[in-house]
Amino acid sequence: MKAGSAQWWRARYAARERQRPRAGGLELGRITRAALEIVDAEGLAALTMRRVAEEIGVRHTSLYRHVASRDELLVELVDHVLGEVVPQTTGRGWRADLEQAAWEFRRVLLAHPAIVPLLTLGQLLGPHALRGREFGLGLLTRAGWAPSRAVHIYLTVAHFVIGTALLGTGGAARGAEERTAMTELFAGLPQYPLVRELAEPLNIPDGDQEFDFGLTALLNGMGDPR
Amino acid sequence: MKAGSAQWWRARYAARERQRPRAGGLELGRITRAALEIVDAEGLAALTMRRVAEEIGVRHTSLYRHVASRDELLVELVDHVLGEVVPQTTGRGWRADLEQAAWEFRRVLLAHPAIVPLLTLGQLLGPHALRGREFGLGLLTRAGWAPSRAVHIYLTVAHFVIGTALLGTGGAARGAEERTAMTELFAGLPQYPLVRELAEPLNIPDGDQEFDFGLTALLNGMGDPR
DNA sequence: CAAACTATGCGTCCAATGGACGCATAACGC
DNA sequence: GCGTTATGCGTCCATTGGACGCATAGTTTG
Repeated sequence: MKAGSAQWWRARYAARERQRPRAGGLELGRITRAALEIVDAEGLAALTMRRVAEEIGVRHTSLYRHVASRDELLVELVDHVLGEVVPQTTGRGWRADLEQAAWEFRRVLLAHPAIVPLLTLGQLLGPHALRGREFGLGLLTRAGWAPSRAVHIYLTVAHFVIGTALLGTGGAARGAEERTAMTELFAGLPQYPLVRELAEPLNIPDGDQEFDFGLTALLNGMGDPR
Repeated sequence: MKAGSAQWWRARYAARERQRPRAGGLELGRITRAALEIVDAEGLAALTMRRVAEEIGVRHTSLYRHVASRDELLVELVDHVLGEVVPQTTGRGWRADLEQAAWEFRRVLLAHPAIVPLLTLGQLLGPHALRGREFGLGLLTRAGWAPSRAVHIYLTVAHFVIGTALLGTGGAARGAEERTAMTELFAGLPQYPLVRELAEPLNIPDGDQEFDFGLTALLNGMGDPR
C-alpha cells in the first residue's frame, strides 16, 4: 500500500488506536522529531534511517517497528511539521483571519524548507493537516461563503503559500559568489536582455514582499461572500 | 559545488561551449530524455543511474562522463522538461497572453508530475528556464508594467502554477478504493465535521476549475498597468 | 504474586545504489 | 597518417533501505 494514500492513512489511524505504547519505549513522535532536526540542519539527503536511529541512540532496524519504510517516515514527518502551524482568529473579520493563517503557514514552511517538496508524497490527511483544513473551511463558511466557493478559496490560498515556499524567493542569489556568478552568467547570454536587466529586482532579498503582493491580489480578486 | 547553484550553472554553460561532441556518442539530451521516460512511467524512485544507462544501452558509469552526479542529472532533467513549455502571444492583450502562458506551463507540469518537486533542487537558470522568464517579463513590460511590478506579477503567477501542480487536485481521491477509504476515514474522525461535509467538493475531479478560479482572482486583483 | 503474552529492540544478513578510478579505443583536427 | 583526447568500459567499494528471527522486559490476567 502506497504511503500517503487515503487507504494508507485509514490503516494508519486504525493502527494508532490499536497500539499500546510502552513506557520509556520508542515512539513515533521521537522519531519524527529526530528526523526533523536532521533535515533542518543538513537537508533531505542527510536523512537516512541509520542517521535517525543514531540520533535517538538505537539501531536503525528498530525504527521499522514504528514505520514500515523510509517513505512512511517522510509522510509522517510532513504531518509533524504541519503540526507547528497554529492559526488563530484575529477578531477582525474573515479576510484578516485568512491572511493571518496564510502567513502562519508560510512561516512554518520557511522554517523547514527541506520538507516542502515532500508535500507531494501523498495526500495530506494526517491529523494536523485535517485540523488545518477544518480551520480554514470553518473560517470561510462562517463568513458566509458558499461551500463550493469556500473550498476553492481554501485550496487556492493553500497552493499559493506552498508554491511560494517551494521556490523560496524566486531563485535569489544569496552570498557574494552567487551574485557575481549570476551576473557573469547573464553577461555571457545576450539572448536574454530582460532577464539580465531585471536581475536585480528578481533577487528579492526577502520573498515576504512578493508574498504580500500575491496574497493581496488574490484576495482582492475574490470579492466578498454573500 | 552544489548542483543548481548560480556558480554551478555558470560552469555548466562554459563546459557546454567548450565540449566537442562526438558523432554517435552519448550526449546529455539522450540521457535526460531517457530519464524523463522512466520518471513519467514509473516515478522518481525508479530513476536510478543504472536504470537510465540500461535504457540507453550503456554501462551506468558511462553516464558520469556527461553528468557528475545524480543530482546534476535531476537539475538538467528539470530544465529539459521546461523546454516543453512553448508560450505564445495571442494578440488579445497582455492578460490573455499571460493566462495562456500560465495554462501552457501548467499543462507541461501536469504531464510530468513527478518532476515538480525537483523544482526546488536549485535555481532555475537553465536555458529553457531563462527563455520562459524572458518571455514573461517581455510580455509584462511591453504592456506597460513598471519593472518591479512586472517582476512581482511574473513570480506570483509562476509560483501559483507550481503550487497548484505540486498538490495536484488538492488531494482528490482517485479510484473507488481511495474514495471509500476516505469516507471511512472521515467517518471515524468526528472532530472534523466540515472536512467530512465538504469531502465531496474537495475531491474536485479536475483541478482545472480551481486553477481557473485562482488565476482569474489573481489577475483581477492586480489591476492594470501604469 | 506468578505465569503467559506480546510489544519492542537487537544482530545479522543481503541486494541495490551512487560513485571513484584507471584503462583501452576510436574518432577528430592537424 | 598521426597524435590527441573525448568517450565508454570493467572493476571495485561504502552506504543505504530493508527482511527476518531471537532474546527480553513490560503488561495483563489468572
